[in-house]
Amino acid sequence: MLSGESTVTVEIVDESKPGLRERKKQRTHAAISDAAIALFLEHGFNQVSVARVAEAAEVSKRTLFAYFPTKEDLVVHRLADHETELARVVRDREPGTDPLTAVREHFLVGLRERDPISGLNDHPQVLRLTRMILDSPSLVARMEAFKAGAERALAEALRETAGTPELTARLAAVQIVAVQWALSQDNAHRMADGEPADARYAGAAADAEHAFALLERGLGRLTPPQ
Amino acid sequence: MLSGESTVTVEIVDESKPGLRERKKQRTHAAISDAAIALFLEHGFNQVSVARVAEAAEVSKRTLFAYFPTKEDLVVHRLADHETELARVVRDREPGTDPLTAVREHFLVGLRERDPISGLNDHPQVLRLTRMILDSPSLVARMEAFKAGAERALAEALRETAGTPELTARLAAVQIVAVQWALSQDNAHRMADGEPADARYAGAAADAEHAFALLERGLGRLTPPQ
DNA sequence: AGCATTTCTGCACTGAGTATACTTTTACTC
DNA sequence: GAGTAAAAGTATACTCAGTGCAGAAATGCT
Repeated sequence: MLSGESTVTVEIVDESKPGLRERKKQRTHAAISDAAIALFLEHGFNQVSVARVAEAAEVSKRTLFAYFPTKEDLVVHRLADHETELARVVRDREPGTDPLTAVREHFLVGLRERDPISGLNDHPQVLRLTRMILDSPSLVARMEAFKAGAERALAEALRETAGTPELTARLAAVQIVAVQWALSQDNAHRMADGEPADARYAGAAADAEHAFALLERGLGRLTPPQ
Repeated sequence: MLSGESTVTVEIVDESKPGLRERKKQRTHAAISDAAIALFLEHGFNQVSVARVAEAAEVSKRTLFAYFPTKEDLVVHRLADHETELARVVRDREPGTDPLTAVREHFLVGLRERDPISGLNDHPQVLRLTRMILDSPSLVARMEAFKAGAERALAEALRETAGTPELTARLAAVQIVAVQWALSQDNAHRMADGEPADARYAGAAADAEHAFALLERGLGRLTPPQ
């Protein structure tokens, strides 16, 4: 606290070679999270109290809340990275590539690789987690908050890297996020209903192409010419 | 309205000549809601406990929860109608009109009439309510749930009245809802920041036109040709 | 008026999250 | 390597949202 100059140094050192304190924190964090996921998967999110999670992780309830601000965070913190994923994809795209193209290609790669975030993954573990989330309203609500965060981040990326005007960037962002989310949701629901990922792949890819074409070329006339 | 006599009659009778029990229920419902809004506006949503609302409404806490399933519902039940508003607009559109056109015209009318739902209303009461909602995360989260409901209803309306295929209907619905919501949000935030509605009207209308054009004709290339 | 049904109430409870005051652990300095 | 400040963890007790239950009151029907 004395030398204000060393403050930065301390943090850098902490990150490059984590001290005992830091390592312990990470272990505790993981222990709590693991205990929570295990219990939630076994008994259901609403059927397990945070007190029980704390007990299983051999930590006081107060400490648990020092690591995770809410019960929902015990689950969704694992998805935190994905909140800025679309923004990252747009920023890191090949020069000259259109942002929408970059996002489409990224999503298609996700499908091909059965990335859980694309919804097209039927590994039992992933499936159980998906079902658990879809079954708990508070977790679903929390996912919506994620969407909002993703929208904000993507809008900023569009403004900064494509020079898209403020309003257009916001509008494009909400549309892109909404569409991609709808695609993932659809896949996830199908997996939860027992459809195998490999059997669904072709359809999922076709749907994605269709969805992105709609984004690019617009809804046009929704009523078929009579 | 039409005369759907037999089965419907019972409900119609109940509504046309409400008995004492029914009238009392409505009065209690209103009393609780009014007390809640008044207290929330004065002290803030999070600063007022449901127990205090129940006390002000001269009702037991248990009864309060019989009328409103959650604390948030004390506020958002007033918006319940708007959840299906877009779906209604699509269903009730002039024959031959494109759904998207109907929605655009409806939104523009909302702006012109300073409909609170369009965000373009700076009446002190509306403004205070808006600020209160925007200031309480749990209420904002609840509004997101509304969006989800609106999406579902709109998708169904598109499928049923425009023959839009399942997936396209869902995708169109999420895009339309997301865009309209973004427009409303933007207006509401400007009002909350003190911008007068009349001064904002022209800009809001232009933004809406731009947004719906984007919806209709697509995002195309977001990067300006270099 | 008498009786069944609905509604309301009081009370005690669970469970999430917070405040406080305290102990332990870690990191750093001399 | 002992001393010490800061960080992390704990125990306890609290607030508040929401529920379960058993009984009291109001209402509608005959």
